[in-house]
Amino acid sequence: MAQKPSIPKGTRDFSPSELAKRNYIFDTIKKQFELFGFQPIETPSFENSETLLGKYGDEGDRLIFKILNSGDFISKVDDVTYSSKKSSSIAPKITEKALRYDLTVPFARYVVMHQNDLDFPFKRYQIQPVWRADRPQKGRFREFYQCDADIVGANSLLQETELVQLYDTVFSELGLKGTTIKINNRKILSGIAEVIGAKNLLVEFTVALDKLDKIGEEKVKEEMLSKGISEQAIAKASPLFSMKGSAQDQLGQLKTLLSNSEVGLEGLKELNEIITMVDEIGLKTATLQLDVTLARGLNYYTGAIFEVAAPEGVKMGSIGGGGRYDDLTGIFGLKDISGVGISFGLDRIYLVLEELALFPESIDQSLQVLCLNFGEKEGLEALKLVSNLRKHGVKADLYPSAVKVQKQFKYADKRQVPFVILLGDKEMENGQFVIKNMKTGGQTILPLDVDLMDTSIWTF
RNA sequence: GUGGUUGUAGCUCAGUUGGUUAGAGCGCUUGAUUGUGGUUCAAGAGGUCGCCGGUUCGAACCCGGUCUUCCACCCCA
Repeated sequence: MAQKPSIPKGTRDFSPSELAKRNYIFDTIKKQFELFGFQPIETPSFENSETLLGKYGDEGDRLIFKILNSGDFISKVDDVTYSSKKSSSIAPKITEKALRYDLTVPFARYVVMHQNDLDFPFKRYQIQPVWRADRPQKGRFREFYQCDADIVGANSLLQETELVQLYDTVFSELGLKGTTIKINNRKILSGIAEVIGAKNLLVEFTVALDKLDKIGEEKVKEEMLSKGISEQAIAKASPLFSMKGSAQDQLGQLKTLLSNSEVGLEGLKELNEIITMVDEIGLKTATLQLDVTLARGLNYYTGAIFEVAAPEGVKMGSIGGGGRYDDLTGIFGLKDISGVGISFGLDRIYLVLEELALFPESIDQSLQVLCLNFGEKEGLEALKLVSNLRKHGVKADLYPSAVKVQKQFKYADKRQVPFVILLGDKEMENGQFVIKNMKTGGQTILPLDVDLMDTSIWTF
């Protein structure tokens, strides 16, 4: 019995037209990555569980897709564990592999494994799908692409500056004007936690603070209280809730707040340097904005933190994010290697470009010339023409069978082919062919030996 | 993982307190038009009403479950 076909929740098929648009984004990003000196690598779609687990927090672990072992895996679970019926105890015994959750951790693993072959500083880019067992929503899928660029083995803040520039360049190239690159520094957040006496609750503090623009000051304070942060601590941190104005103003305010925190002041200094450098270089269409509430969930960040927001008016989660992580490779045994990187969320960028109608019009043009088929002899002659066009880099095709001309024209129309060539027996006798412009409806007769690359024959 | 929402023709959607044969627009096929598409006209094809079960004389409609969609949380690109 035929079953109704379906695909898993949170996954998608891509049509030729969708893929053309996706590839346009990929190509733009890739081009800039390479212009900025990054080299591509790829890693397997699945890793050993131990490589991934514990790197993204408890919440992250829950969202990792685990792969069931092969063979008779149940029989290898001891009776006590099995009868406990606890997924958390049984899972490690029946799954040893998991699907890639992001590109950063596999990259860290890659750097450690290949440390002797790499030339540091190593700049790599990676464009591959990742998988998360999340509940799908708008702009949230279970399978989606990340486009990452990271630099390892370079401590200079020039890297951060360059990455801001990279964001700006890519979004400008895509015609997406008015993006906001938010920047913060983990050390500032640590400093604040230290100053207010909530050093051991740093993660809780930042996670709550991160929600400020979404749920408001009151709710944030409530959440902090419920997480065990004292009233006095929250009161001390209160200048954060109303921090406004230019980057320099904010930096000034923070300087007062953090005057007793060494880490905090260091974070301020870093932030100031980056902002000054970006200022000096200038951005094309993006705005760099200091946002002290920007935290980001991943706790491996230690320095700068980035997040990119779509232009105002577009309802979409962040379309990119990144930051500096001083000790990511430390987990895998390689100390004192600093990394900094950014990520582009391909699928969300797609949705934003679609919403703002920013894809180039010609992107759907999969075929530039279609040659109609009038029979065996004529078809062969037409194929010669088509071959000649292809040789010159023109996307050309011959309709495969000599069906009714009307049907062939309809096909050309649907494929949005701008030019149609007619080569029937009449034309063959005279050594000519007819070329028709599908947009204007005009057509003209040309000799078969005309120079097809002479652009003047394509304008009528 | 929590709470809600959605599913009817290829697509977008109607469908009366549960009652004969489930509709529209667009699209598709064919013809008007044996060498001219995008316009027009005519005809036609296409649906286990997401799936499983229950209530009922009778279910697209009511109830339960399940899958899917979208949304708010959690978290995140």
